[in-house]
Amino acid sequence: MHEDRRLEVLRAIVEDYVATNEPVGSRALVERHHLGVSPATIRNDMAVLEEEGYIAQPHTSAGRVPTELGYRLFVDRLAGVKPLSPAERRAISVFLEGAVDLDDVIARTVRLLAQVTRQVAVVQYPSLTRSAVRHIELVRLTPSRVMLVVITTTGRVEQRVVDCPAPVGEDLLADLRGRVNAATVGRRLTEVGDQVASVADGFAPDDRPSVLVVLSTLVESLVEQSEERVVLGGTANLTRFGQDFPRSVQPVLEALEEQVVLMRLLGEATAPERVTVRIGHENRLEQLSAASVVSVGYGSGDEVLARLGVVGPTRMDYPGTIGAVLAVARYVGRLLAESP
Amino acid sequence: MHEDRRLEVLRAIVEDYVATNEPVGSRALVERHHLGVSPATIRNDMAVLEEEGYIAQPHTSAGRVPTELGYRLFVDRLAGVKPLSPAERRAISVFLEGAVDLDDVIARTVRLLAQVTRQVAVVQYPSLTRSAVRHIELVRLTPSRVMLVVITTTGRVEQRVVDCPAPVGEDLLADLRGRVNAATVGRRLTEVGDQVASVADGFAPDDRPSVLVVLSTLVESLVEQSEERVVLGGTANLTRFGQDFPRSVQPVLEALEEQVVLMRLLGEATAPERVTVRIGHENRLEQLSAASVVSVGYGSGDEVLARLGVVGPTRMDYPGTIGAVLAVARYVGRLLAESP
DNA sequence: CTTGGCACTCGGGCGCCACGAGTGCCAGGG
DNA sequence: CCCTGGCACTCGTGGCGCCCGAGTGCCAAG
Repeated sequence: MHEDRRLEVLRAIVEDYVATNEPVGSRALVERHHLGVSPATIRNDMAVLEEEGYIAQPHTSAGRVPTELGYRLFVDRLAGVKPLSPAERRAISVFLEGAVDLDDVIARTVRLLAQVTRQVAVVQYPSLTRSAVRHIELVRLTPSRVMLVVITTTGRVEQRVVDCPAPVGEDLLADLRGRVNAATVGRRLTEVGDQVASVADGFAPDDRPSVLVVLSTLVESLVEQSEERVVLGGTANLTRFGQDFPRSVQPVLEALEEQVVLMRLLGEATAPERVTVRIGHENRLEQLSAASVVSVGYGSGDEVLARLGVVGPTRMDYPGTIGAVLAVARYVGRLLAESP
Repeated sequence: MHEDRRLEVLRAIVEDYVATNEPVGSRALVERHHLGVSPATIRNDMAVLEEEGYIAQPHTSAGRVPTELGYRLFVDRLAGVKPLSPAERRAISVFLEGAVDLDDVIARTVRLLAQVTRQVAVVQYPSLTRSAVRHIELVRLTPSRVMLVVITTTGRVEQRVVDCPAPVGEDLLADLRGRVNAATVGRRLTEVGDQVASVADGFAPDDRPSVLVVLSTLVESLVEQSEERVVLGGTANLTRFGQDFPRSVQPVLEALEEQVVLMRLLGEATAPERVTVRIGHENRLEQLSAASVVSVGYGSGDEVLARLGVVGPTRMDYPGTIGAVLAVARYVGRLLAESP
């Protein structure tokens, strides 16, 4: 069967086009890859590939360029995962090792990912809904003002200031602190809502209003804050692809600055180590129809806490990018599992 | 004197060039601004301005363009502060009002500033060195592991995990918590170092090692974390100026992604409400030699806590930008003064 | 000091042409 | 049945030469 050779031709076209950014012709192809046939034969194969929609020619007398369908076939059946070089691995560990807290881990990760892939990196904060309460602290700022600090098992710290209807004494606060912690520590944030509701029962009627305000703020902050945060880095790399984006890079950058867009971009959670690749129009957004997204979940152990990935032009080194994204995700996962 | 008219000509050149992005000639000048003289006269004035270094012509037969010196003179002597429109003011208050915590305030501010000025916005977190300790919390994670949480008067929360050489009991921790808070609450972070040193004296010799580790981590985190954080937004706006940056926007973006660069960019603290404008080579960085930075300090009351500003092409609407930066800084300052 | 006139300079846009890369098709050979 | 060399055709790209117009500097007159 010559099905095999046709796929080989497609692979060669993708690789050459990614490397050179120029339409690739039949002659160049036989020269650079040692397929043992003549240009004319390749031309026939190309004609078939074009008919099937995997490649296209920009102008009548130009070489071929992969279509989105072509890239899709390439990543599904032809591309492997290019492992990182030892130097890159070392760079990852050195760079991430120095992080002091969660914010720092995320900030370093996004810079690292951008640097290694030379593309735009996107990293989502570990999901609060999947993590558990490690400690809840109540601090009296003024007699009727209380600051609420929630510390999670993933090392994230959330804070809120609460205005109480009546002054709150230190004794009451200590009592409340004890009960709230007893009711919540070790529990997942998603289950905490129900647990907290009954805490108010144990208090004197006079204190109820204040207690209720604190508790409701607590629940609200746990629920609301589970709206995930996303950070972005390496946008400078976008400009390297100037002409890869037909309508300039501006709409792409604009889209990337929308938090909501970023969230959707990374996609739904999948099994760990399962890399998702979205090519061109596969991301629903018009502005990103010339871009591809490579993303993967990360977390400690089997649990996927959040996702990270990169955004680049459709014409992208998929094996290399997939390898880098995967490696960084593994490393961050390990780091989060051991540290805080 | 015709000194006056020459300045008027410079103003007109700057305004027209900012508006059109094209070298402005003598004829166009007399048409658009009603200077009551002929093009030939303007040409003479232009010749003088060119000799003095305020304007230049890109090619022999082209109109004039302001030089950095020209912009400098414009900003110093000709430009006022363009007040914002009521709609813009309303937008600012609505947008910032919804913030729930410090991170949120900063994130919203940077987006707002980018949107209003349509340029790249830079906002520095309120300086820790200038703020004071509101509360220090110690949480036992495991028998020998303690989490340290510092809450400052500016609403910032810093956290560290400490590994102690020996198990730490709840009693010891409570004792330590009390003493540390007594020694630090209300004091500026910069003075705290000395105060903390003597806290260890009050403990039993057996406990000393653990106490010392906690205290040293505390001091370290207070000192180290006073290295300020800076956030960036609106980079999409950079691409609007494509040809304003000779060597493409890439080096500019790269420079802006360096935290250290950003820090220096905003410059030293100045009196409140005092806007700093750095034009082209006035920022020391080669990569930003085609950019201007407009920045100002913000804070509560007379105290300047940090700075914010925007980065754009030298060819920039200075009065409008200065107005916007100032307005946002005032608003954020007020917000920080009342809220946490 | 201002003004109109005038000669001069150049950069940018347009049309033209030739080159060359690349293709599709076809007829012949293994 | 598939591969191959040959050949005619297409078209995008780059170089060249040309002209036009905007803008200037200078000068002599008001």
